[in-house]
Amino acid sequence: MAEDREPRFRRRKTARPGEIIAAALEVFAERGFAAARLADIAHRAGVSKAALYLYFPDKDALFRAVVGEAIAPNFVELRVMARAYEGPFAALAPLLLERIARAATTTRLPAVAKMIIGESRNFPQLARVWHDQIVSGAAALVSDLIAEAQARGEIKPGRPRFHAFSLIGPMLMGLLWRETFEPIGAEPIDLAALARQHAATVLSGMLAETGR
Amino acid sequence: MAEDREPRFRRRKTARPGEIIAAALEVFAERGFAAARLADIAHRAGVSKAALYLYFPDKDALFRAVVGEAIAPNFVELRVMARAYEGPFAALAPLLLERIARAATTTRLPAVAKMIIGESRNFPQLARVWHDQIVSGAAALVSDLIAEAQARGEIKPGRPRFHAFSLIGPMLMGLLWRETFEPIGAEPIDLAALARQHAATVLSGMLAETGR
Amino acid sequence: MAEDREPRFRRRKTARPGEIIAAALEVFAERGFAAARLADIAHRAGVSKAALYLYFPDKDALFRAVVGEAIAPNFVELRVMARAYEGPFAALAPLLLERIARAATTTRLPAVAKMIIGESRNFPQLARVWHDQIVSGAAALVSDLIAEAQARGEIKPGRPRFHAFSLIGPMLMGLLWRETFEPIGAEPIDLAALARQHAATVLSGMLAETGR
Amino acid sequence: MAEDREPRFRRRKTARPGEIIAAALEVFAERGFAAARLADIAHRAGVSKAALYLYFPDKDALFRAVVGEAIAPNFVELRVMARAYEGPFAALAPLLLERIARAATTTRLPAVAKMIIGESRNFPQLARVWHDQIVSGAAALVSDLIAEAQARGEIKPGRPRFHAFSLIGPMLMGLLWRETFEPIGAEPIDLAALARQHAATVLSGMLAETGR
DNA sequence: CATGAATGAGACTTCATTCAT
DNA sequence: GATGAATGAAGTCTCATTCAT
Repeated sequence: MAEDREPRFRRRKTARPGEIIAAALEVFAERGFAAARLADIAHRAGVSKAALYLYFPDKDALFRAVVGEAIAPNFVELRVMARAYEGPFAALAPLLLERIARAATTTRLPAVAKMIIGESRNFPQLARVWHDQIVSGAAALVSDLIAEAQARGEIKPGRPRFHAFSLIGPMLMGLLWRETFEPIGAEPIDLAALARQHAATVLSGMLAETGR
Repeated sequence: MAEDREPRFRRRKTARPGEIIAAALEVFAERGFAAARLADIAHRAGVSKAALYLYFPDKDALFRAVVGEAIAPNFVELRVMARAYEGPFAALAPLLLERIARAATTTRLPAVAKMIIGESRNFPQLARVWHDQIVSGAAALVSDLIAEAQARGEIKPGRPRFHAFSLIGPMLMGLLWRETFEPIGAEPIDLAALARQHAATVLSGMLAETGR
Repeated sequence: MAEDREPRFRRRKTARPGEIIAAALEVFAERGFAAARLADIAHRAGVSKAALYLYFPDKDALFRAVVGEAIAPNFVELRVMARAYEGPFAALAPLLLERIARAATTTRLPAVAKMIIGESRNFPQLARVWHDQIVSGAAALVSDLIAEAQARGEIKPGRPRFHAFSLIGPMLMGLLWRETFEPIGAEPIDLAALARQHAATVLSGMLAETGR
Repeated sequence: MAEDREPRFRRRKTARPGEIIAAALEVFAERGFAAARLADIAHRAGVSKAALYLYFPDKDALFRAVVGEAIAPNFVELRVMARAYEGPFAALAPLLLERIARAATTTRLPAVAKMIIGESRNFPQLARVWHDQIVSGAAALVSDLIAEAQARGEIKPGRPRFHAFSLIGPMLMGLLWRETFEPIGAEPIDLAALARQHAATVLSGMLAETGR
């Protein structure tokens, strides 16, 4: 998605928008939209402030580009993986959660999630894009997987959407915890371990077998 | 919160800080810290910009006051409720989740959660206060309840902290969903229903009895 | 000049304007007119800001009152002393300089001089009052004393006004030095000693007798 | 200082700081630090308020720059001149005083002196710089010249520092008089004439030969 | 293509001054 | 007479955005 600058002059200018987006992602993630300064972004990208305007008409557009470029790929990948899977839900769920845990560590997913949550009110159109293209897609994907598992008799009845929340919510919480409290010195969360334990819990329940 | 009509011209100073905090909560929740304008807060509180400075030394202090005043009470209440409870964890858990669902509807808890998540990087000291006084307290409370239930043999082994994430995470996700996507027209989430279904799921698991 | 409040209610209110002027003198002397805050003055005088307006219509008037009240008396006294003197100029001059040195130590004369110098451009009418009522009076007094001494043959020819500068200038310089540089730790000036040495110098000259 | 016409629109950045400092000197000299408005300075320099911040981080820094740039050169020149001089003190003194008189007419020295005096309390670090780099240097220079003359037997005993006050004080007084009272219509002082008469007076004394 | 320089608009904050009590 | 409370006006400073080069 960075292959959109025509290379008429053969420099490495092609990389510029990507570098700017990467820099902007960092700054927006650190400060939020309003508090982020274009000067910082330009400095971090190694270009002048004015150069930003060669690629993006204004700050809003840059923010939109950041959110779009930085995240969508993750979900595309997720979808492909999930759809390619053949096998019982009980085996897929741990894989899904572990994938989220890995994405949280290797990508800026947590930072972007924070940005979406924090700035959605100031960027309704952005929240809409996100909802329509990413979140509702992901939610629908998981819900569908669950509904299909229900149809196969693997999973108890219940609204698939809520089941999706039961499955994903703890990972989201872990990832926001990491983003919010670890920078101030709070004890870190081992997201991979959380993924493993939660997968077991959400599939089989917390209650001990005793009373059953 | 605003159930008083102005006597004539000036009001009694006692109510002012509360009115200002209420107005500030709304504006900060809508725009985030940096994008919030003191002029808006003042206007919404029915006072001049300068009047804000009679009660709070600067914008930071006002933000801190908002977070502190608006939320802590909820958690105090929660703790009292949980500690007073006598009975099996399987009965307490639904009560807890339902309480969170209710708080999410009747208070500004979701808005404040969003603010904390969005502004923590710019207000490390605020994040610290939140962590130390509210979040880690709440997390410890739930973890302790779970650990005690494990000691009684009611709950399976596993790290109590992760079990707490399994329990609470979906509610947090639902509450952020409401705050983030409902304003743009996404389908609403029935948090009370989510609380009920998730309580059942997290206690007994999603897997159908079949395969056991 | 402080006897202008009618004492209809017999409290010690009569002292108020004087207390305010004293407080204002300190604050104006420390900060200059523009940087002085009425809040500080009120606080130092032990009254509310609003109370200031019971005695002075605005900040300008208070400043004028400070300058008028605080200084004029010194000069009146000086004039009386000088005019009462009978004897040669060579004996009067040391007395005059020593009197200035003492006033610089026991009164806020240096501070007020600094204020006049610093704020005259912003208060032309004040500079005018000062010039007309105080400075030109004092200058004329000294000039006259010198002219009379010249008429008696005690002092060399030369413009009396310039002789007055030769006589007074070093004391002014010493007093401004004290006000300006001693607060930052510069070596202090012994004004009394300066007065003695300068009196001798200005009367008999710096040159050694050798070449005469 | 402004001998360049704008080429078309933007100017060459090199000249800007100097133009701004010149404008700031005027405004600070007229109003004092606190009462000076950045808007006035910007307007007088022919730039926007924001442009000021391209060259100086804040108002304080601009003030410091003004004081530093506007004055130090004068003293450097003075020192060179005095040190280069070979000859009796009785011949040097009139040259020194005349030089001060000329500087008072051709430079903004009096205005800056007024600023230093008026704002030293609010800018202790500025007063310190001034004292350490300019004033104490100049005072030491004159004191040293005097001490050397004393060693050669040209000048009477007495503390050189006080002799320096006797020498310089009247010129300072004249220069402050000009700055303070001439704007309001007081009779002007002829500083060159003052320099001449005072040189004679301070060297040979005011007393007529009669009584000796 | 790229940028240094510049700015208009607007934000936070301060403070002299007023007013109902 | 006195004040706590309030505010309008203004000032400093910031920053997204533009433009000539």
